[in-house]
Amino acid sequence: MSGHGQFCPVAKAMELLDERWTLLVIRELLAGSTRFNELRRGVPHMSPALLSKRLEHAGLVRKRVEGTRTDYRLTQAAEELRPIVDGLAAWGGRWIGELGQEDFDPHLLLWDMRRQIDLEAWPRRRTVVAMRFTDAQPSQWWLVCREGDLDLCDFDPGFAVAATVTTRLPVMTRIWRGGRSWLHALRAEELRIDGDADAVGRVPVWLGQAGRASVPRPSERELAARREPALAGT
Amino acid sequence: MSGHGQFCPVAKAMELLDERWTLLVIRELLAGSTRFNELRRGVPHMSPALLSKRLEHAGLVRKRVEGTRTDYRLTQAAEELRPIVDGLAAWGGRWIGELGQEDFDPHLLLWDMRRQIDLEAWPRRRTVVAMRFTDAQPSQWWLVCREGDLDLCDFDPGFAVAATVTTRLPVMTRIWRGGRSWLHALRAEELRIDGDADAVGRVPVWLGQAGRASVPRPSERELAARREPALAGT
DNA sequence: CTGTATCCATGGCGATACTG
DNA sequence: CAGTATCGCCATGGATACAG
Repeated sequence: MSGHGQFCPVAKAMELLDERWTLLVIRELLAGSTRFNELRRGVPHMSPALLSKRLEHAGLVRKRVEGTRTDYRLTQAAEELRPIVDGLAAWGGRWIGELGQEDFDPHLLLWDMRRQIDLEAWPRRRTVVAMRFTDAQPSQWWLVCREGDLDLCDFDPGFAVAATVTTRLPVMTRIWRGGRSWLHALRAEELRIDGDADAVGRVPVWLGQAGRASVPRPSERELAARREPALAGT
Repeated sequence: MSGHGQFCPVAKAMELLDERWTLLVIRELLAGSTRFNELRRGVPHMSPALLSKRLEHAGLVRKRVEGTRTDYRLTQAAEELRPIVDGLAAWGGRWIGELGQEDFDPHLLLWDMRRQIDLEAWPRRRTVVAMRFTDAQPSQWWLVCREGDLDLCDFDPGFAVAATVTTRLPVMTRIWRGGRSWLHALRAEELRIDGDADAVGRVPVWLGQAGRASVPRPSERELAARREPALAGT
């Protein structure tokens, strides 16, 4: 039997959602990706065959062929998973602090930054922020803001760079996830920002943190409680 | 690699939660079960070996040995999964209407009813409601309310029965899940209630529906939309 | 760009029996 | 009551190559 043999709605829901990768594909679609290769980029360790299979979930994803192109969109049912995915993100950010070496990936990090960075605070004129990782390849990245759009390059686009962030990939990843603040990292000299005097101070505001990073981490008190049973009668 | 190779908090959360059965065990613990065999009863198709393994998840479950007995409690981290489990229940009840033959189980149904039924509306004196399934074994069950406690028997406890519900197991299951109302089932003669005149009318109130059954089912309009992509720009 | 096809290894999990 | 122990399968999914 592949199911759980239960009428419980949680059981029925998980029969659809507990397969490996499924919820990550949904996360990508919720974030706005619609193309096959766009999805691959968001879930790079998933094989294309498997992605294709996951995209067949009728009732969750609807495929639409437009001439030579194809796009995938969430159905209403899957759209209503948004609060659950957000809840999982908040929970994961709060309680799964530890990242393994295999979780760090400059492509994914920059790709996610490009997608989520809010350009409101950026200057109107073209502005380039470079990022340099001392411990990852590719090590050089350029975020190019122009006319309300943010482009990402892994080659020098040739424009003047307003500021350069130099750090290790895990540091930048933790900052982006919200597990560490720009200020703390700067103070601890885990990170440097060089460039125009006025830009340097604004980089933390420009880049910010992931939208889902705003969940308070557990306090020391709570972290201790994690190792103990929850109090009864909550 | 067993993980997802991503720093995304959803990915990290799912590395813990997407294993088969895990969230159902958590659901049982959230519902108040603490004993190994109590958990087995709530997840009967899971092998004891696997249950034992799932109960080892440090950070989610805390084991406490008290002499010859053992009990399991959720940690604070797992307790904070409650809104997510509730959300999944609501989503599953709303969008996964169809149940397979293998999802029906009189033990699970009555066990869940005994656990969730609210005794507020019941009489103070001892009251017995019998349930008889025409298509499932065991077919006879007795719910015995006495002094604020509800007992469940699969043998005749010998007390006077106030009312007897006779129906097929899928009908009662759907009513309990909220996919069908008592009134509709009675009108369609999918279900009969016999017994004392005053008790008969109150049985639907006494038994009610599962606490998580209160999510409105999708309208016909919504069900149609499920088959179409969600509107853009929601 | 959007997938299919094929092969193969692995380990998760089911089934069953047994123990203190 | 509260688990271990053991065995073996087969489906899941990883890897790679290829195609319309």
